[in-house]
Amino acid sequence: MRTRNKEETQRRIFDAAAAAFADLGYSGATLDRIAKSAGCSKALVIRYFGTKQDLYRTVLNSRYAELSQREAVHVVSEADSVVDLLRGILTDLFAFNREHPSFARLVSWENLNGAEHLDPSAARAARGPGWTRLRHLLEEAKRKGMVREDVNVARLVYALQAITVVYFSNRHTMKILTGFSFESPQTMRAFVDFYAELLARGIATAQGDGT
Amino acid sequence: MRTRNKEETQRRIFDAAAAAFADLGYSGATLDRIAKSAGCSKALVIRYFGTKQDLYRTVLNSRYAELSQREAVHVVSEADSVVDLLRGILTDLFAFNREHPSFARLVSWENLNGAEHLDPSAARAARGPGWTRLRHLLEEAKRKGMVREDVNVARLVYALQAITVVYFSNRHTMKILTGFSFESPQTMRAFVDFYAELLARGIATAQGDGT
DNA sequence: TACTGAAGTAACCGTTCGGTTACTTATGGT
DNA sequence: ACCATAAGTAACCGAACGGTTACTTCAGTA
Repeated sequence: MRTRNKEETQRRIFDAAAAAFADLGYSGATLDRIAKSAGCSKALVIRYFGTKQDLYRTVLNSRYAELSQREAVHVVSEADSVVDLLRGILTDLFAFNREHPSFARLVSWENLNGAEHLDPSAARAARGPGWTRLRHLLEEAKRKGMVREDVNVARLVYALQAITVVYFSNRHTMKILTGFSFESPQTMRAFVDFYAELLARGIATAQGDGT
Repeated sequence: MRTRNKEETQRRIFDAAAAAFADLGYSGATLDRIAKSAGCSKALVIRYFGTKQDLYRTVLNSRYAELSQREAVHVVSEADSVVDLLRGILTDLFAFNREHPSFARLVSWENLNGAEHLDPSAARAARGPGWTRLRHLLEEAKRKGMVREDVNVARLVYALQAITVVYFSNRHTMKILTGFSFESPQTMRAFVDFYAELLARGIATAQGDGT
């Protein structure tokens, strides 16, 4: 038995649970396996995190909370053009997914299960302050006649998320479909730059070019 | 008990299994449930299809075979502008997913499993004739200086697929994130139109506007 | 050093899982 | 009519599931 340390043990359990849920999904992961992987007994897992559903919810929403904190960086960073902000957001989304490979898998599992475990408020928080920054820049650009009127934040965020999500959770089928290699950092960076510019040009009016 | 009919019963079992696996995934679906849904005993399921894994593989391969037979989906023959072709492809992708709701779910599960059951040649066939049409239009537009040089078919197809895939397989999280409703056909059409135009503008040079 | 509260576990419970066995029942050829 | 064969099932099995209970072991402290 290890030296007794509640927080350390809880962290081990949490990490083991996150990995197991990401790997095997909710039904596939088992408390026995999580406990064994965390190096403790199953009873301890339940004592610290409640039922299996509670544990799953904790893992999921914690990851979303991390994501929202990450996006908050953009409050400080002062992108003063739409394309810069888009590239910044995309870069962060990609970086987060790269640092947390299990996140995209959790989201996939969650969607397959109807997102029944996802805490809406926690997930909504992932819109975060970066969105308000985007909204301001967007409306300012609209006022100047640089961005089309039918463009709104939600549609833009959908595109940003779609490009990111598919990159990390559909890479196997996408590799077959497009021939892309999704492994190298260069590919990732080229992706971000290309689609940031594509989106910026895509939402621009004839006068403004989005840059 | 129904009138005895082996093939009919096997078909019922297959359909029940396909639905169950699409709904609940491999671990989530159970033989008991499949048998009950098929209106027969669990022993019969196993007698006709072997183990649970055998049954899963049978369902999966059969579905992909269906898909490869429907490769004509992407044919958009008489579009003579990039934006029309993009809109046509998007429309077809959306229609296909709408007609086969379980397809996106199976693809999600395949990606979670590393696409180990996916037959690459069958999937690649889904590029189909629409892609060569897209490639021709794209290179023609490039020659006229209407489309940027760093744009290629794969990157465009990636965007098209991303917008579609996320719409059908990540709608729960996306609804929370963007507030969109993904149910109504109007929403779907607005999606298609908006992103077709966004992409067309996004890949255009300053001279050409993609239309 | 003896006590105490918290950290941690072994063993168990009822249920359900995938899979098997022994059995019953319908059908078609003679 | 009869019966061999195939269609189909009820009941069961060991294992594993999520979760509980009763118990042990450590660390701080008065």
